[in-house]
Amino acid sequence: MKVSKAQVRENRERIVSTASVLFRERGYDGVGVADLMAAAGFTHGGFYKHFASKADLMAEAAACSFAESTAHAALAQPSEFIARYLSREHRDAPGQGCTMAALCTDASRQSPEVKQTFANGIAQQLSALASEDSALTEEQQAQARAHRIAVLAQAVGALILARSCPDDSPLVEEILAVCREDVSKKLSK
Amino acid sequence: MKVSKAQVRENRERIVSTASVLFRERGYDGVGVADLMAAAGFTHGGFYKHFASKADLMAEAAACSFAESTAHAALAQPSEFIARYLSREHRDAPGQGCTMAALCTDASRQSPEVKQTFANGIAQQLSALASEDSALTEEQQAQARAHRIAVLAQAVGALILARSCPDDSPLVEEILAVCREDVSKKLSK
DNA sequence: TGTACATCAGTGAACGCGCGTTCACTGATGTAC
DNA sequence: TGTACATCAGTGAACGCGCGTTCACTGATGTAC
Repeated sequence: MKVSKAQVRENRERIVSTASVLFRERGYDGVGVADLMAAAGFTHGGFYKHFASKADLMAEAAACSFAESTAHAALAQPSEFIARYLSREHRDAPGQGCTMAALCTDASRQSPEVKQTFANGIAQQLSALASEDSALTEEQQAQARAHRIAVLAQAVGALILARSCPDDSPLVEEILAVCREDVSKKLSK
Repeated sequence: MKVSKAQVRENRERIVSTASVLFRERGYDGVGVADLMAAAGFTHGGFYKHFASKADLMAEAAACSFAESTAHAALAQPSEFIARYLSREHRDAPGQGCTMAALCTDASRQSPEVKQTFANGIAQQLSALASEDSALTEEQQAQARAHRIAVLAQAVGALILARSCPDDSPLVEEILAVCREDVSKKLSK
């Protein structure tokens, strides 16, 4: 049953991307190695031919989904980004959405290695949100970065608060709408 | 080994308050019924004399810690509240801190019953943050509430982002400091 | 280019372990007379 | 008030189950000649 090198690489990528979705949906503790391998189309035994441990995959899956969403963020206008980020659709589909909102709390209980992946991801995300206006003084750049941090924190916080309420709670729409507007105001300044 | 009614009540309260700390520290999946009962000074078998299930206790423990922090929030000035909320100490001691920051993501993966407890807790917290200025028009009240939602989202988001970074990451202090300042500006407006 | 053999990704059974929950039992408390 | 008995919070062993991880095995791929 040996498999070609190209196939191996492809299979490994499928495991990582499957994991990145399932972890975001159900949390690190909510997805077993066997679940995950089955979802990727394999039996569980082969897992350790690709990864040293489940914790290793957590870090790699996070890095993968951070890279993905960084790419999205860099392409979009800030206002579009926020409208999509604080949408009902995003709240309802954590598996396809922001890694920070889905897994930051889980990550905070993991090893320093996993947490470092999150620090890197946050740093990446902050860079991706930066506009390319290069003619800024140092102070202006610092202000712009502070601004992005504040916006990111508010967006992440709003999303996780909205997710913690029942689907039919009026708070879901209220939190999302209020923060959409508040962040928009902030962005237009 | 039967125990007096007063003792039963006291024991039950000890289990709930122990759980509210441990859940915030390690997450719902990170604390077993046996762990929890041992931490409260009991053997695990007695658990089901007090609660129908672990999920029942999750809801009750959350309600308990929401009530506690609502009391704190109502007493403090907004500026004090934020300084404490976005402090390094709070980041480092989730077990004594905000239930939303510690458990919202965990809650979002739980049953509607648990999530309803969170919706109630968020609503409580928003009320507790309100100042008692009664001479406001309806529109002013709506604005004040929107303002509180935006502040809460940003504070929660900043805290969980800071917690997801390794203890020695410069991002920890940066995120907390930036959002402390940004929220303070918002409050003084 | 053709053949013989080593490699190693994937399989599926098995490992020990801890989980949430159940249960027969204990014995002090609370109640009925 | 005193006695006999039912109650039930707490104990600790046991339940089935799923977890992360290991391992002997398979057989197509990749390599050495």
